[in-house]
Order: sequence, then structure tokens, then C-alpha cells
Amino acid sequence: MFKALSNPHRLALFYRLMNCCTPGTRCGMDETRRFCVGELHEGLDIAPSTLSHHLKELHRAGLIQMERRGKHVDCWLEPEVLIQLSHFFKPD
Amino acid sequence: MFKALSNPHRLALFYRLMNCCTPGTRCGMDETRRFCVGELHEGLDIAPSTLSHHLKELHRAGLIQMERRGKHVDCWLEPEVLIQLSHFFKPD
DNA sequence: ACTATATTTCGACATGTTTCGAATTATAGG
DNA sequence: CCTATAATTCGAAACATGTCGAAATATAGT
Repeated sequence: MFKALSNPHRLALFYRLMNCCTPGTRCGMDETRRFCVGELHEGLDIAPSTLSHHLKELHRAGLIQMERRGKHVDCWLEPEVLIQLSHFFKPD
Repeated sequence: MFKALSNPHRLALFYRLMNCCTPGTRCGMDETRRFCVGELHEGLDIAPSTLSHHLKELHRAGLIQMERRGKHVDCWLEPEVLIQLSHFFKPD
């Protein structure tokens, strides 16, 4: 997981998905709070193929979920992942 | 920081320093709960020069502290770092 | 001063990662 | 079935990282 987050572009993508939900809402469930690949691409200045590669890495690491929805592919982040990660750094 | 933790050897080193303290104790302050470089080397199957390189990276990332104490160099982890990291993954 | 131990620096090489463009697959809508 | 749009796969080049051994530095004790 840390390896997946070690790249600036991937961290930016993760961060974006992390902050797309109103606190307490489950991103994955609420389909209005998902980003498709194209939306995540905005403002990133990398080729589509590079974006695709990075999203695949994030998915492989178990950090994000992906699902095709027509022409688009939606991406979201399960809140469990955040809990798991924050618990790794025990205190608080 | 995630880049520093992205390497298995560095993550192992960090994890070791993370769990060297009784909960609630400040590792840096309690000098009996520090590891010197040599102690951290045990069980890691890498050359001393490689270990040195990895510790330098962890230090550069602000993850660990280092201080020479005679022939040895002590390493420890400030609890603030753990708080900072766990807060990045908001929930909880 | 000399020696032994602990750690770091340096240079080199092998391995991995990031990136792109071109070609490919997937899907929706005429 | 053809076209346009969205996204992925593939292969190649550029770049970064991990690793080691040899040499250098640091320190304590003789």
C-alpha cells in the first residue's frame, strides 16, 4: 500500500478519492460520489495510458475499487481502507 | 514519507522502531528504548552500507531521528510522526 | 599513536519504475 | 454495422532505486 502511495500522481489520485465524500458517507455506496477515470484525469498532466497504469496500481494494492459503468469506469475508495491505514499508525 | 515507507527493508526498520516502546511512552526521550544501527541490522540480510542508506532515507523523510552516542548511532521514532500519519487517513 | 569496532560515503552495476505513443478493446448511439 | 468516445494494453526509452564492496570516517580503549 505504501508503495502504491509513494508516487506523487498516485497519491494525488488517492487523496482526491479520499476527499470526495461528505464525512461519514460511504463513498463506494453513494454512486453520486464517484469519479470516473476521465474526471480523475483532469488537472494531472499525464497521458491517459499513464493514468490507467497508476489506477491499476492503486487497485492492485487494494487502495481503490473500480467498476465499469457503460463507457466510463468509476473509481472509489472503501472507507475500511482508511480505517485500516490509520490503525497501522496506532496512537490516537 | 510514503516513498520512504515503500521499501520493504525500510518499512521493517520503521515498524521495529514503532513497536519498541511501551504504549504511551515517548521513544525519543526514554533512552533505554532506542536501537543503535547495529541492533537494527540484526535479521535483515543486507550489507551495512545498504542499511545505512535506508536509515538515511527514513531520516530524510522525517520519519526517524538519529544521534551519535559514542561508537554507536542511536535511532528512534518521535510519537508525533505516528500521530501525523494516522491523521492523514482521517476517520476514527 | 595504534587498534578494533561501528557506521558512512562513494562508485558501479543490476533491477524497477515512470512515462509516452500507437494499437487495441469496450461500449453507446445512430 | 459503423462511428465516436472512454479506457486499457503493449513495448520502448528515460530515469530512479537498491544493492554491494572498498575505502573513508568516528570513536573508545589500550
